[in-house]
Amino acid sequence: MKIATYNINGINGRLTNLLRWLEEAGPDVVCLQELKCTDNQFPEKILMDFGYHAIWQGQQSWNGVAILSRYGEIQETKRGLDGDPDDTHSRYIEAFINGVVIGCLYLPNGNPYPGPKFDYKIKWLMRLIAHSQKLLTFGLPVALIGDYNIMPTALDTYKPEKYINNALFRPEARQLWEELLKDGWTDAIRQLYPDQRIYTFWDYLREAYGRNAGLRLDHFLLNQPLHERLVRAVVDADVRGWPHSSDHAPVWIELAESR
DNA sequence: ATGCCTAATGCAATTAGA
Repeated sequence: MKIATYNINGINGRLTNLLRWLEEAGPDVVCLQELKCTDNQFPEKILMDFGYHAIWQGQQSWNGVAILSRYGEIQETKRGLDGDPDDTHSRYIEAFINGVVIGCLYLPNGNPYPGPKFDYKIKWLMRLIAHSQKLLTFGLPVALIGDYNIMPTALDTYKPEKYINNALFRPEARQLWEELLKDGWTDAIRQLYPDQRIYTFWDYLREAYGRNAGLRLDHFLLNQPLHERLVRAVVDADVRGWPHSSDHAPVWIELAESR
């Protein structure tokens, strides 16, 4: 089972890239973030023609998350996180697919720090943790996948000193990430590559991709039953070099089928 | 401190991204 995450940065503006990558990579499940489209604008038909069922939570101009699946109709289990009835951002959608609970998330960026956006990020992360603890009690395989907008350690950025006061690298966010790991979640990429510099995002500015001035922001957190099935983890970094690419690259993991 | 780039909105310039 091949599960991917891809911050597409505008699904309609980059549909050609998305379809090309879907054909070349052939993932079974895809978590998408930053759709930047309303529910009506989501390209459901085209994706169906390419063999993918979809569920999505759109929003005008910003945010927006979706899950694509080649396993047929998708059983949605949740949309949005509990804990803030005034939260209007489309950032979380969850489904039960092929025996796995898959949460697709787009964590708030949180810049500038300090400020209300950073406070929103931290609160959102605490709401995610509360929900993740509930998921752990079910005894099912669970993956929390998406753009976390967190660099967990100095290994996850080309220049840590530049990011000291950046919301992506602030201790407040990284400590909450550590709390997730303490609860029993495994960072799939770091599990397989503990010492390597691996990036999933390269800024559009100053030829960041050409200089490999990247950040690791897109993560797979796996609970114990799923962690045992982890076979591979790959960043399709070349996709970031395609014309009109998103500033993120697709990332995917391969899971052994359950016995 | 700002621009460098890109998208959406909407048709100029702003907001947001990370």
